[in-house]
Amino acid sequence: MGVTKTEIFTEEQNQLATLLKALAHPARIAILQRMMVANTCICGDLVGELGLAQATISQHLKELKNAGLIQGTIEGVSVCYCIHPENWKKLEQHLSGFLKEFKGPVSCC
Amino acid sequence: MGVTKTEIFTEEQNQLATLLKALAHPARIAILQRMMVANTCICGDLVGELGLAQATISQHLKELKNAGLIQGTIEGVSVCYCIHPENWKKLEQHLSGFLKEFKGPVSCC
DNA sequence: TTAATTAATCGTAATATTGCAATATATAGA
DNA sequence: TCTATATATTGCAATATTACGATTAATTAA
Repeated sequence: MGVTKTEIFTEEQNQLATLLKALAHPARIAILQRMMVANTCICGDLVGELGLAQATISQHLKELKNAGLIQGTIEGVSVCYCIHPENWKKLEQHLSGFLKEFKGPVSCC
Repeated sequence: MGVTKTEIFTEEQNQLATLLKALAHPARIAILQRMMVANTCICGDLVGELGLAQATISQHLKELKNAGLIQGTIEGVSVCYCIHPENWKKLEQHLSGFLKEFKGPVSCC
């Protein structure tokens, strides 16, 4: 199949899974780190700095954008990308909310 | 292709991506939430509570176990699963370290 | 207008993931 | 031992993901 049965899960579970999936690739992590560390917009320097083809990076950027994690602005002939601040904050909250549900080790295992 | 070029990324980026991939499915999120909320071991009640076949759930449990996120103990005829406390803590640190690299909105976008 | 530059999209090949039925394995109890 | 119960594994079909070359679209500069 290869198709996830989203209908049997809550909206929240599906949303979190979608966000995590967008993050779950080393290239996309590398792209996001670069944007965060640079603390400025990244305009095209990604190609050549990561060892991936232009089409591949464009595809990863699209996925990050679809997930709402980054935003892009056309800057002349190139495009500037940076973290989407509000959504990044939401991601942090959503994720930490999920991780914090764990209340410490249990007795039985 | 469908194969990730792990060799061009850092060990850290690959590790984080692997962990996130293990989390990035609504069924696995649901399983983990159940374990966290129950705050006790889950022994087989998962099948039937989620709307997935036994084989499918077993597969998801295996993935979570491979990622080190849960641990299982044989309890007679059934198996008890719970969150792996140390690794869960590591995940929290790893993830929050990553998310905190973002230093707030930039001027250019 | 034309040429150069940059990024997006298309098409495709290779591989991975999801889900399940069927089967195998392992343990407890009769 | 035999049976029932619980979980793991196998094999398979459908779909998704990753990567890239080729092409297209959009903008700037000449």
